[in-house]
Amino acid sequence: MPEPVTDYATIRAMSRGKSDQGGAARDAGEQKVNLRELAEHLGLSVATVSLVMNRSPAAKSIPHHTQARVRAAARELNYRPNVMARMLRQQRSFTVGVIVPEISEGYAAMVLSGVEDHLLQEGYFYFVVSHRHRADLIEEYPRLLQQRAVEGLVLVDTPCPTGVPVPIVAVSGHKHVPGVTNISLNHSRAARLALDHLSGLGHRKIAFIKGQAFSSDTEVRWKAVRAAALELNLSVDEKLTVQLESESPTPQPGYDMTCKLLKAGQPFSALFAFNDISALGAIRALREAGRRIPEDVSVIGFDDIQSAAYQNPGLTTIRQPLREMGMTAAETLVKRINAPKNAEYPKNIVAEPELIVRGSTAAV
Amino acid sequence: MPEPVTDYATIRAMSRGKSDQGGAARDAGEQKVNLRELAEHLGLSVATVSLVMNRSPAAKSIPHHTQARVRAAARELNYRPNVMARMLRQQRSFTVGVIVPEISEGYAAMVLSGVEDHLLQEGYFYFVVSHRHRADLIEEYPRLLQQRAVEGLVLVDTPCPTGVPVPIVAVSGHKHVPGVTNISLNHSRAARLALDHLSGLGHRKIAFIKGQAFSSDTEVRWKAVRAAALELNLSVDEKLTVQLESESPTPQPGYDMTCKLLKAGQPFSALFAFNDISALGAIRALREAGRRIPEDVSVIGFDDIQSAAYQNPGLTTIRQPLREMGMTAAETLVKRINAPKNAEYPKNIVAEPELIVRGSTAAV
DNA sequence: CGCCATAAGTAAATCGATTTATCTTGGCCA
DNA sequence: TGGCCAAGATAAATCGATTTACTTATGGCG
Repeated sequence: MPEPVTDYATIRAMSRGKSDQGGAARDAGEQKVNLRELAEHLGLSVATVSLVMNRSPAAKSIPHHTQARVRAAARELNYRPNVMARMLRQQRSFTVGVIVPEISEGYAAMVLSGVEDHLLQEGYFYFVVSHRHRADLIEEYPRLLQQRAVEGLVLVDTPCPTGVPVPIVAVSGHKHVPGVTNISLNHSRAARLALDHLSGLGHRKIAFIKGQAFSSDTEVRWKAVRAAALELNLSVDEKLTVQLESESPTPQPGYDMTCKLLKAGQPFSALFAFNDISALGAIRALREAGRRIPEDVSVIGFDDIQSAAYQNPGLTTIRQPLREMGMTAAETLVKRINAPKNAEYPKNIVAEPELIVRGSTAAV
Repeated sequence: MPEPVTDYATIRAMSRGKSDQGGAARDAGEQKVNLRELAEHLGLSVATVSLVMNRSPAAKSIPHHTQARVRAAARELNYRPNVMARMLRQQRSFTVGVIVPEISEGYAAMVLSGVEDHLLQEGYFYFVVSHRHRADLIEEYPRLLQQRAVEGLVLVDTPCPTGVPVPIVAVSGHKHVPGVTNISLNHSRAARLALDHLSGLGHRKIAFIKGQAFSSDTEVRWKAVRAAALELNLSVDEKLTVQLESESPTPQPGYDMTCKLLKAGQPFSALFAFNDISALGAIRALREAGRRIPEDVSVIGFDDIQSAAYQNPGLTTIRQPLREMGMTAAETLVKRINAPKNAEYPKNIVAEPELIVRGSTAAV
């Protein structure tokens, strides 16, 4: 890669400021009022007030005019129920945990965005943790979150923990694990879309970049690619196949593997990358080797991350509906949380990919 | 923009799977054991066990051998204190809230990554919410988080709420608000770095893309740019200045404004964009107009988001140490949370930018 | 011997809301 | 007049840990 950041003197400069004085000016005026105080103010018991505030069915015997009085006072005194107390009593936290490999990477961030959308609507909040592929963290975080009383877990491209007593929804999970709902892409269709496209453009010699071994999509997708190639009568050449290795979330691994591919010397007119990030690395490697995109080599990526559309040329890719997958994950999780203990639940939900044709692919 | 995603039939396809049976197979064996049960098991009182487990100074009179017995039993029974109960009693949640404009955008995600790093180390978790520039959400989320008992707030490029009784740290905040620590970039230096670079390459006619009005960095940075230009004896031409308008987190606004710039017909040899995202849009617009980068026009961005390094050519930019800023935000917030109520606190912490030279700038 | 200090530990209040079982009052009917 | 019901509300238990203020032995010391 021509411009690794480390080639520059990247001083991690972070001058701690001159802390120009200080002073606690925060008070906000509105000091907390609790249920007891509100009840006293009203001359009622806490029980009554609580029933009214929660619109409990048991409050039906409380006359409308009293209810109105209670609500007015609550508004006036700015009463906010203490979540911690309510959680403790109800044994519910209205919180779920989300485990991702790395939050600053487009894939996870897109899914999170969908998850958030739905969860907040339903009155849930979520904790995010990123394990950065460290085995100990992958092991520890589910426990840690459980201790934090999360009512469910969303896993994004993360192996399933065992022995977690809350519902789990795994985005791009494939293993059938009891208690887990998998949300996965229709990889057969995805592979078919990509290879149909390349094959339709006349490409026969296609190189492949497989995903890292730790990525849960790698194996399934690779199988789908081979099946699709078979159907389309395309050969999958061992010598045109490389596998990502480093766990860096940058295009670097894609760059490295494409260099390796080029060094091998086997000719190819198209390249199908495991994801957009590695496709970017591949494009760079190809350019450095003097190949033009798409005139000499067509490149197709996977995921359709935001920056795919803004490359030069725009990156042709297989889009995963990540935001929607996140929303579905959240929706499914909330449903499962609120379902009776032994209810049935979906084991697998399939999302459909789309081919997004941009400028990085062209006819042979 | 040549390839807006909406030009394609983007079917939001998301087939809900055939829910292949279900069945609650989760049980995990390890049912919860609480303090009382643990104490009973040990033949001790809950008080004793609690003191031991918390390594409270009051436990100094409890002999080592008893302590060991308690801890062994806790491990054996897999005792986990109930956070909700502990929170309620201690009136502490060990949770902070993070408010960002949009989580799926590189800027916020980088900051979050730093925030997470430090917070988890300190035993805190965090809730994230993204307001997507909706005024009602900007207003509501701080309250919502407060109700969730967060002990502090990190704001990322988000206006400060008033009347929040917890410490706040604002990343790229500039207003002096009581109770708030701002973490901001040294914009003077940033502007100076960029203009020095361009000027050093011989550029005199420089176009500028200002940030959206809602971005908290816009004004400060623009002032810094003009000051630096003055020092360097560069003119800032009104006709070469445009301002981003749309709130889309894509390069689209940058593309649009660059088109406008080109239409105006005023010649320029370099362009300084408000951020990397808009720089990408600008590059595309310039290319479509037949200008080569960097031969005809040098482009410099701001932020150094991940994909900046992987553009073609690589994007020259002013790097903000976003991860570090996130870490500092978390560190400062935790310190403030644990400081005595009326303690002093830093009002402003300054981060230092760096010039990252890549291929998008060249001599005239 | 008497008294205090220390060791070892415990009882009970507390955090704030939820919720079930219970209580009082008045009205109505037989 | 007694009995019963409904309306209107409440007392008290509960969730599970923390923490202060106590209790009871035991040993040491003057």
